[in-house]
Amino acid sequence: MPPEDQILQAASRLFGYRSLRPGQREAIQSVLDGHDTLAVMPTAGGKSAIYELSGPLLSGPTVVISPLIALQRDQLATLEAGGKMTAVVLNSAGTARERQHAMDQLSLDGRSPDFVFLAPEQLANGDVLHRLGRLRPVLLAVDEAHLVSRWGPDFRPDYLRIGPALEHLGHPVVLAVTATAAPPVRDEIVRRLKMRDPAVLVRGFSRDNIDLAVHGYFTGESHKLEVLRDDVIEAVRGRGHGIVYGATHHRVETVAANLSAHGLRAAAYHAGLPGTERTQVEQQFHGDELDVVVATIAFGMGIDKPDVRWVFHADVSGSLDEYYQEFGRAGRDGAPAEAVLYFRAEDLALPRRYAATTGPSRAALQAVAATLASANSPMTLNDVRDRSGLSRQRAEAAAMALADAGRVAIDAEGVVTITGDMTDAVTEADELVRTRRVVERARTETMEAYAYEVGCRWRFLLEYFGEPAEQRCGHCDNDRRADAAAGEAPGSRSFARGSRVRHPVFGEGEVIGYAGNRILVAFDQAGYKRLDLGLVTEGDVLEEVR
DNA sequence: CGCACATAAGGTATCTTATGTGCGGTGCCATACT
Repeated sequence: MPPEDQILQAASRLFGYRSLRPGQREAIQSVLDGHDTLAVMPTAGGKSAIYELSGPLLSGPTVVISPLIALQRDQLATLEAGGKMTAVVLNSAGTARERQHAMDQLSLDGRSPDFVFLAPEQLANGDVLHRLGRLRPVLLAVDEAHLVSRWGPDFRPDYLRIGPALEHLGHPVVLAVTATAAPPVRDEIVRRLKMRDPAVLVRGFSRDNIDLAVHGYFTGESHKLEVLRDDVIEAVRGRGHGIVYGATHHRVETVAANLSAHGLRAAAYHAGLPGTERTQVEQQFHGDELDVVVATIAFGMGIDKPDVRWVFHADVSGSLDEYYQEFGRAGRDGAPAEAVLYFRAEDLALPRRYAATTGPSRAALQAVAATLASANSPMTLNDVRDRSGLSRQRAEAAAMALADAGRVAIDAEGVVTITGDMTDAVTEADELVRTRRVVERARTETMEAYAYEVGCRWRFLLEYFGEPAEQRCGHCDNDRRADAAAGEAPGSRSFARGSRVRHPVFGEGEVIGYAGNRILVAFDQAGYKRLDLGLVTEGDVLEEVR
């Protein structure tokens, strides 16, 4: 039997899948051939199917690193629904008894679970690591693998433990899957996960049903929010429900309240809310009981509603990768959808600040280096944390940075050994951290460049992700503007940029430009206004002033 | 990084300009309490 049929048969037998998408099939084949594999698949969906099938076909247990307990639960439920596979989740969510039961499952003689789901933090537990090692997993799957690069260097340093843990697990095949990763991020995933001669499979980033636009002519913050509010109301009435992304808790609360006050079913969502409330919002959104969720980046992973019709960004994302992932939650059903960025240059301050402070501070590096140097023998990360007086997060991030600089080694059990010259270790590590900050800053500039892009936005995006693109997509604001300018009937757009116009209500002003089907005018008295081009020209509302 | 806000200074307006301070996103886990 050809291996491809073998894959399909397993898919059908184990999970009831009728068919596989090409990307899934290739990735599974790559893993079965024994290659470490990085699968970057924005559109295919069913990324989890790749490891769900690969593990059983390799005839052994699979360890899955998954960032959120909620995701682990979902994946467990999917597997158990099939009825053919056994799976265990290992996290801090349940009772001590439940956890003990899960641990016992790992050690049952001859009856290993097919899948073990855990967050990277679990790898810091020696007992867990030991039992995982005894499982002799055939596959280590890292879900949402871009987080290795995104969260590893500071927010969740345990993401950097995955690579060192491999040896302990007996070097299973490594499979990393993610929906977004620009080429530099791919390289970092490969390096951090110690992937050997990896197969990197990248599937199409293009989403033909999503229309892109940037609105960027605002007199100030409040003006931007007014325009956004009006657009949301129009979008809800005309097209359906959507998501507004905002940069801060406060922003999200304000916008949600404003939309509610205008009669929409709107809810705020961010990590500062109680868990019960967050769950409720998720359920209401999925149950079509909300028109709009106004959220920070906390709203994302695991949100898989197919008929989100639009995603509006009240603030810029930290990078184009993040922006792509966020707006990509629109139109998963393939029906027309819309992604609009409401851009003010000032909004870049926040991502820039995050970029400028990412990674451990020099003081933290100093504290950890001093702690290590003062000990006569290797010490564990826990000892480092306690003796340096730093938080677990800071102590670990600093230790990992010293390891990046090649001055210490951290093994799977968290034992830190000095391996290099410590005299300039802090300076060297700090230098690497600073380099990283420069890279992070450059990532914010990709977002900025997208906002200011005057050519085809999809082409810009696709080229950023290293994918060949058509010159024009025909479904972004810039292409539409170019089409309108080239093919317009005489008189349908009679106002050149910079020309003076008069409006019966707003008075005289200057034409700034066009965005989508709107004309943007800076009125001398009334300020910036965006007017519907159709209405303005058909009704002769605007007239040119000579 | 840069905005919003508070306070201080300058010099006599009850008000502008300068300077200082706080603040802002993601989630594991363990531990100590009701």
